[in-house]
Amino acid sequence: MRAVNVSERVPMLPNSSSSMPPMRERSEKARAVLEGAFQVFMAQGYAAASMDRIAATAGVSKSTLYSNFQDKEGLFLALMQEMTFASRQEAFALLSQADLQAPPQQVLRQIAVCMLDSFEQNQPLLTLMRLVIGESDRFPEVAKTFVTDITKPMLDQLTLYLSSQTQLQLPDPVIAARIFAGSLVHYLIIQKLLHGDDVLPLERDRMIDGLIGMITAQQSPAP
Amino acid sequence: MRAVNVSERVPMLPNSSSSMPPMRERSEKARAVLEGAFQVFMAQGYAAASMDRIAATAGVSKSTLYSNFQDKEGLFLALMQEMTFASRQEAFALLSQADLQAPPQQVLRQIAVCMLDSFEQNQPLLTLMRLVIGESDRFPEVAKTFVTDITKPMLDQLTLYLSSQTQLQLPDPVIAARIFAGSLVHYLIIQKLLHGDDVLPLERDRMIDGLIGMITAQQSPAP
DNA sequence: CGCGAACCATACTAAACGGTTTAGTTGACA
DNA sequence: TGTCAACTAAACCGTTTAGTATGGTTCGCG
Repeated sequence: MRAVNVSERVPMLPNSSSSMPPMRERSEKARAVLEGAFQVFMAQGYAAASMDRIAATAGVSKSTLYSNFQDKEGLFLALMQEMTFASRQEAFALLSQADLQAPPQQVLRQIAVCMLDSFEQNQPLLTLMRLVIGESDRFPEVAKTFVTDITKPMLDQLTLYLSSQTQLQLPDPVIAARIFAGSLVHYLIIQKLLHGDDVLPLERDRMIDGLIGMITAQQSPAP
Repeated sequence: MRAVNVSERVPMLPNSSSSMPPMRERSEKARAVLEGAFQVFMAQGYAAASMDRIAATAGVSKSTLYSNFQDKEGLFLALMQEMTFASRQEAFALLSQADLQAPPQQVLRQIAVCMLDSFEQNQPLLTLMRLVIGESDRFPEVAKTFVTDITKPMLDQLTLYLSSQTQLQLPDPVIAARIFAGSLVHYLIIQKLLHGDDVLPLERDRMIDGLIGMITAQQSPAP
């Protein structure tokens, strides 16, 4: 361990809930390694990525790489933990950005737009999803962490909000939340990950409108 | 090419629409190679799979492998084409197995059960989906083929049926089909691919019931 | 019988892989 | 000034990779 100056960079948040992941108290080099690992792993996948390329991309020697992480698998796991944790706040901020006093149609639209923006603009999140799915067989813990830290909080928030809107008369808010999030995520997978925009074009606003219309149409017989 | 006896195995369907994929007119060895490639690629992914292991699994020499396929990428593309084509009929048979005269709730339940069964029992289809998503960056054509040959036909059929059920008064059947299929596929991804059954348990019947209830509740004010 | 095609096992090449080791450099601290 | 930990580039190890080459065996067909 290098002696670390107190003035270097204080995390300022002690870990959100002081749980498992040893977050930002990594050495400067270790963070550089993770940055390089991010680029290479995301672009090439786990098996195709080489430690040499990661070291080169990180601007770091291979020795440093192995002094900060046990091996290739350890580096990959650390990166995935880091990325999943970094994306947690986006999942948690879904409702906090919406004006909850507005009518449900408006709130749901804000949430949907926020979700699609998180995935569309933030390419890392989309790439992370592809990697998590693609490697879910060899790294089941990574997949579970993703579900626990990102999918579940998102669904829980949605369920909570939908439950609170009693005038929607949703018979099963848990399922409604699944339908809402699932339809949007599936839309993203088809259009963005699988390049379906060419063969199955579908404008984002039409998807959002239709989805909200279906969820809010549970009780209203249409005037 | 080996001289092939007419009595060997006739495809019996000349290619469904005589399109691109050169189907079953492969030599016996080539089919063995594809079978081995299927096992190894599905278990290890593209980069981690080795041609030696594929040859061994297929019970075939490496020479045979390279005499039937140009290189690793060519073998992978051929396999993906073959698998996607083989899964087409499952996607096309969605409506043909349902009793279209029954009330929509019943038909939609049959379709949903049929879909989930296709993916749950038929592990290959689920594995194919993971592979297609995982390699969608390095093999975009594979992803596009998947969408064109599996996703699009499925959605088209659903849209057609939903449009025909005018009493459902769906404002946008295209979107309704997306919601229906998307919710189910997302359910499969979370529960089966990402091993979410532990952390986010959700029984399949509850999902189906809720989904059908939401789609068929467009106009009925509940008695 | 003999031709030729398809197959087999084996061994090879050149390169890349994960991981280790070596020798040498830097900079903070006592 | 001397020490020590962290770093560097580079070589190295044994293994594995994709792909090719060789030589021998089987088998249908004329």
